[in-house]
Amino acid sequence: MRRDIFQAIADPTRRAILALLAIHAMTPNALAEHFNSTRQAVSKHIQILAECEAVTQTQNGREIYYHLNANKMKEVDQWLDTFRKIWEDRFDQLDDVLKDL
Amino acid sequence: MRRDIFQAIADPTRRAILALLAIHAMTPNALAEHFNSTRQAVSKHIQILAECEAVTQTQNGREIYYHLNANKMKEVDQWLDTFRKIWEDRFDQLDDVLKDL
DNA sequence: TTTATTTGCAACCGATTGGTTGCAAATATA
DNA sequence: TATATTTGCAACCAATCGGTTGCAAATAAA
Repeated sequence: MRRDIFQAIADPTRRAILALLAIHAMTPNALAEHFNSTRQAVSKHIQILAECEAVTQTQNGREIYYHLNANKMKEVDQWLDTFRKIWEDRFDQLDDVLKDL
Repeated sequence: MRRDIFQAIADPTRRAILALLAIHAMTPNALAEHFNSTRQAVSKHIQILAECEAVTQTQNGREIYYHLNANKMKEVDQWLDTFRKIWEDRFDQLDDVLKDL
């Protein structure tokens, strides 16, 4: 079961979980309240996010707080670099057009 | 069959196709030569990329050239904004630590 | 015209996905 | 101690995924 961040963010529920954890760390129960599916379904999503290190956990008694690992998101950011170069090139081409006006 | 860019980039073969098309437009046959799977498998990936508008096509006789739509990648870039703010905050915190040294 | 090339589409297949229910373990509360 | 809460894990299920082969249509080349 090879997990990577790209597979993790493919699911909209998991992206929503990451967005919620960006605000503050939460327990699985607290997270599950934001969705229509069962706690166990949400827990599965959390597990997938944990497997690819997109979230970390700290235990406090019987409660487990899940934290966003924002650094993992940088992997996606780095992957975008290839395409960012193209945006910039396109922008340069637009400059070429504009300077002749 | 709702397709979005996040589902499209979840597969490593599709990410490789996007990287190849970032260099220059290619036909399905030319793309397929870069992979171990069949042309039809690669064609299916192309179709998924086309459905979410990550690639566009131009026909030239019986050949179809697929082009990267780099603008679509910006959607991922925009999604990252939420987390980029956190990187910056962390960076600010690091600054706070460093200024006391 | 006949033959070869390029492509898309359909059918099929095993593995994975995202969901469910049920249950056991650990911790907190009455 | 007895009960309630929080959580993870396992089993199961229908749908989707990523791959295959086979085939037909369109275009190019002999």
